[in-house]
Amino acid sequence: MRRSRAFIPTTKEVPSDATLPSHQFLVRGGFINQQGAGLYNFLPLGKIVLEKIRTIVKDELDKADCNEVQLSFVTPIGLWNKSGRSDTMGKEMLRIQDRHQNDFVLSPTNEEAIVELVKNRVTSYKDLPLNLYQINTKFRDEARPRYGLLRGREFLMKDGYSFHASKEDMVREFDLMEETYKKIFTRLGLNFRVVKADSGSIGGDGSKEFHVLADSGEDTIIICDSCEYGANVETIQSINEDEFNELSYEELSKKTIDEKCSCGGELSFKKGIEVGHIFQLGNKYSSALEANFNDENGRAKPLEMATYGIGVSRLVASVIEQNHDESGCIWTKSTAPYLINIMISNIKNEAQVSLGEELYEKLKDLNIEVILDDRKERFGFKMKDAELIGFPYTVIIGKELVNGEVQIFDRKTKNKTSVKVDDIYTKIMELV
RNA sequence: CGGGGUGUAGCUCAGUAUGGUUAGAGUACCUGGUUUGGGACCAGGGGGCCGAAGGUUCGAGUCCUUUCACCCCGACCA
Repeated sequence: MRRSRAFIPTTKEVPSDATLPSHQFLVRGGFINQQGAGLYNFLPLGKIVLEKIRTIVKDELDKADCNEVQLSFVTPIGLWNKSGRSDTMGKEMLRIQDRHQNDFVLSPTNEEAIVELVKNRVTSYKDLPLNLYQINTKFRDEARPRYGLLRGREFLMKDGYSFHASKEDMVREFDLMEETYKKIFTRLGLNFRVVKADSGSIGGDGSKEFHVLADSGEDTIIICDSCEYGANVETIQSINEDEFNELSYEELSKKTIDEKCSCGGELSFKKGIEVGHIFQLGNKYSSALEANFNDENGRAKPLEMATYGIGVSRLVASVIEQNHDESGCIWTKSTAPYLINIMISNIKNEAQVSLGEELYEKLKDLNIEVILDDRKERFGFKMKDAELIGFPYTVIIGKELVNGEVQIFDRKTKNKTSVKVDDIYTKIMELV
């Protein structure tokens, strides 16, 4: 992409209604803009990041034999009456009427719909196990949407559902999904923890949350410094939750818990953003909606189920909450909208232009995600812009070209490395 | 859903206590020129039903009523 042809409306001014770094930088960098309370448009850069995350999620799920589907976003109210959630979820479900005054709901989640889908289609133990998922828009009419993409009303979420002939097999799949989620968040380049969550009436290890560690996280979690143990403070009855909610991130990090972890390590508190949740459902919905299968003896049993969620649009903001500085976004390699930004320092300098164009064409041919900053702007303006947006690397073609050199600017470290013009390609190939 | 606050240029905001020329600034944008390694400078220019509706008045951004929207704190939640 040529920057001169791109729609990337960046601004120097901070939008008045944005309080978190991710919200401010995503708006200032031209990734998103607000359409209404909890409603966001994704502009070209935001859309690219969203799609990159979606692709990684899909790739890992498909490798684990999950089947992608797409359920209708608008659902008849009858679906929700059967499970009782039209009452229990209350006003969080946005209800609409069609021209015949029939009531509908914009899907906040899809347990009912997915059970209706497999009911009477999955009828034998031979059809099991089965794991279906979708990456689709959800709508939850939050009492108070806030924090930009972290708590919108309309958001992109991956929701998955697995069906099994036995609890043992459901637990096996649950564990597989935990491993799959770890692969996903690792590929995204995130520092995260898996924690025990409040599993409500199910109990046991029936519910686990995946938290991206970040100052602005809404949840307080306890983690061990030497093993993988983690828990949401909501699950620990001896902890005074209110006390920890008032502490800053730094104060919280220093505070350790009196008891040691069972592995002997130190336990400490961190703030986390919940980006994933896996939950053993059992037969709650399959019983309510009478979704049965026949076992080896020909007896009808309700399907054993588990459900799995990943907040895809929330992840866009989470990457920035965890990776930013005073200048703007610092995307991880796998989430960056473009990996290489080629900056022509002075567009009136023919030598700079021709080298920039040549490099741009060559990298495009190699399928490297590259953008060429060919705008008629000054050096400082383009640098600030590149830092705000957060391209991992910017190749600066500028005043050192007369000495046969260009610089490679590393967004994360802000270091500039001089490279001989002849060595640019090999150097870039080392980076990507 | 309780409490608080804000709606004026694309954006950030003055102006409203005490009604009175043609509604302002910065920034962004357009034109010309000078610049070209950290959001540069000079000159000129365009851009507004002052959130909406009703009312009071000779006259309303400003006063009254109604309404809508958005933000913050709390409760709730991926």
